[in-house]
Amino acid sequence: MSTATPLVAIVGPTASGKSALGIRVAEQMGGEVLACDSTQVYRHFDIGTAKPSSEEQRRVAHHLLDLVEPQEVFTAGDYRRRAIEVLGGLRARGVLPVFTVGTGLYLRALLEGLSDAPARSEELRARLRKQADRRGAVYLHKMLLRLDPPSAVRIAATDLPKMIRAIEVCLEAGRPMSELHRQPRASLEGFSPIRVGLLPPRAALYARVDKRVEAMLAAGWLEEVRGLLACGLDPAEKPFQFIGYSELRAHLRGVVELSQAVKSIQQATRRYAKRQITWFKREPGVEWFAGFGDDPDAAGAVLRFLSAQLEGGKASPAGAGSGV
RNA sequence: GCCGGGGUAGCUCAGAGGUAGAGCGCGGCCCUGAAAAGGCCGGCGUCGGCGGUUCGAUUCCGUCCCCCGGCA
Repeated sequence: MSTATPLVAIVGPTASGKSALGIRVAEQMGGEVLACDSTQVYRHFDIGTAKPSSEEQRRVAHHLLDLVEPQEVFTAGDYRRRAIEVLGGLRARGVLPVFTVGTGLYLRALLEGLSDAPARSEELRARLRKQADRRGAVYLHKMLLRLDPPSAVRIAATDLPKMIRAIEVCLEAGRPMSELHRQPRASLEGFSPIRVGLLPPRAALYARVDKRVEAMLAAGWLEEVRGLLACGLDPAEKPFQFIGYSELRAHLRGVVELSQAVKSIQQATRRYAKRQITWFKREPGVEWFAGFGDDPDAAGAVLRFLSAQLEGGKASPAGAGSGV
């Protein structure tokens, strides 16, 4: 009812050209870029996470990059809080927020909100993991079946992380997770999202993925990994599990040939892209474009679409809901 | 040319006289605080070609083609 500020979210699989498009949109429409990517929030992990270059960041202001150190845990809830903070600042300055979204969960957490569920408990998780090791994952599934039957039905007995989270919520909250999830969530207020999606043809996307992995290596990715390890960073830290970092670490340990590591990275990236596509297909209200974000035709089409949307929003404040 | 080994899914290969399987790949899907994580589902095939034996052959026999070793 009150005037909602528009917000642009560009979704799409890795290597589809979201960053380039985000910059272009921001430049032409008076915006700034907000990364929505679970890996780019980590400092020092730059090349492998395809973080926008410093040159790109000079062209347009970027937010929500480099938020935490590699030792820190960062969650969807953290993302939501940080993003809302940034959005407040942009709104005050009349700047259009342009999200480049690789991590669908983070976008959903921001726009739709999260349940009022307890945060992680590292101690409890450690204990549950130990029990799973000792007695098998099925043991946890039986526990979940007692605590929260509906969740136990939905979560496979082989899906350890989800079982652990569900048990954690039940125990910490003293109520079944499925019950908490039924409560209404606090969606983002004061903003009306416009979602555009990039969906290049699969074969072209995969070719781009393969090429980009090689380009990252040419840009010094291996040296980046070597440097991080030389700093004394524990190889067990989470960012070392990101695609590529684990494979390159294996290569540096002498376990695999570089060429083999590259193939593994390319394949893992392809699988990741596929999962992203599946997730984004489910995202409501996305206007899809078939090309890459750095392709002039696709970018032009997106820009035309966006200006029509923004104009429409201005022209009809009473709006008729404009078919969200 | 001869002697061996082999030609089965996109790849690596298992199998058996009743019409085919595994891993990987690939595809589809799920997801409410570590999501670049984790999980679920799917065989996608002239069993090298052609003949023969048989109720029935991809499996047995013959022949041809191709690949890999060795000897020439």
